[in-house]
Amino acid sequence: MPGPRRSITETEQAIQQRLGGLTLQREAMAAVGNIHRAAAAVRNHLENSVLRPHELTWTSFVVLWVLWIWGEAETWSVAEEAGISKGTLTGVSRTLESRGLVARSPHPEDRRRVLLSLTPAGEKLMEELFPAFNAEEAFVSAPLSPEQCLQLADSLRVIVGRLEERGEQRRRKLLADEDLAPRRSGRRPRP
Amino acid sequence: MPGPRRSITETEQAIQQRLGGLTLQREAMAAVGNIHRAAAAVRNHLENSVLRPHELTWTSFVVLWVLWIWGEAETWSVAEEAGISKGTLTGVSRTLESRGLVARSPHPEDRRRVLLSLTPAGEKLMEELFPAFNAEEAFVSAPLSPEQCLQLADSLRVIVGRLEERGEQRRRKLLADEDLAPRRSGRRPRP
DNA sequence: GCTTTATCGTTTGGCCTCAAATGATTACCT
DNA sequence: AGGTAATCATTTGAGGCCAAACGATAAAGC
Repeated sequence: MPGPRRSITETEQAIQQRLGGLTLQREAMAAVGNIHRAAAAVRNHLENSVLRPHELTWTSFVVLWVLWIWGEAETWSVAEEAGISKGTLTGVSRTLESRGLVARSPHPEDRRRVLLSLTPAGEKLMEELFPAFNAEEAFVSAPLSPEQCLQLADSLRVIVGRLEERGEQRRRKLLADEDLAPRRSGRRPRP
Repeated sequence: MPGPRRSITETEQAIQQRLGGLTLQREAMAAVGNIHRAAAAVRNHLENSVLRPHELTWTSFVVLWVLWIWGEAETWSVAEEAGISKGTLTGVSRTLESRGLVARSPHPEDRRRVLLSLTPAGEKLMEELFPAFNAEEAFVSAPLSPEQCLQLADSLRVIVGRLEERGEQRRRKLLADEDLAPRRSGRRPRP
């Protein structure tokens, strides 16, 4: 019979043991590792509390959120802001449109582009949903003081900013002399 | 023509404006929002730098990592530790097994259970991969001092710990009188 | 004007993702 | 011992996810 699940503290101790011999950036490892643990835990909690009754996935909610914050916007920009690819956005916005939460309209000056916006139903949903969402954000961070939350947000913003500024350059440098095989998945050239 | 992508600072300013009228937990919102922005940015960077040449997805790497840290373990525990469902792990471990990185062996006392472990090739890969992975963890968090990294890891651990301890209880309370529709996706009962 | 060249959003293919159903096995109960 | 309940990994179905291919449109070059 399996024992209780391992706590995050036990996990960190096991990492220390396993890597005892290697000289590594332990602080960075702890920070980055916990970013992902926390992101997954928080996402899971929000999906299974406030989003589930509305049958919204995380990504759908984020897209609604972006449109709520920024107002009508091009798909290009919405995908960027939501942190998903434009291909993914095509599917998600189609789903939201079919549920009457998002409207799609052609760009007045460029027929290639498409503008997305919330419908009145979408606006109404966000006005109802966001306070509940924020209440859970407050729940998960309740043990931290407001100052600690801001400190946390600051440190994370520094990391995001660094990748915004130097990430691409760094990747180019790292992969400069790599001979990358084509991706396993993805569309194939026609024969 | 679309302008440059909006920075994380601009995004936070827009949120402030949009929510000017509402009374909300801004500190919690900033913290939680940035957790996800940072997680996505870091994951994207690592997938497209150290993982891509080895044709490993993020999830595959995390599973290898868990087996490397904990050694041979039951699928049950690996899924928990990797932060994925056991159904997902079935697929991922099958892929890793087909690439000769992971071995699957029956539990000596319970034929329902399965033990996973790294093959020698898997061990070798992790010994080569992990230093490179850690170097990128150091790269993304370079602007932060070691003390700030530990502070960051601490705050995130507090959030994960809170959800480990009180998350399920909270969700039960929130959904107590909700009449949840069955999930849209998922296996259907046989007719 | 006519031809590149660039840039839209969409489509495609192969994974990942979850929760519930399912079959195999084990534990419990009488 | 024999039946029921619990628990394991797997399967299933619908959707999310990305990058590259693609068709439609627009801009630039000539």
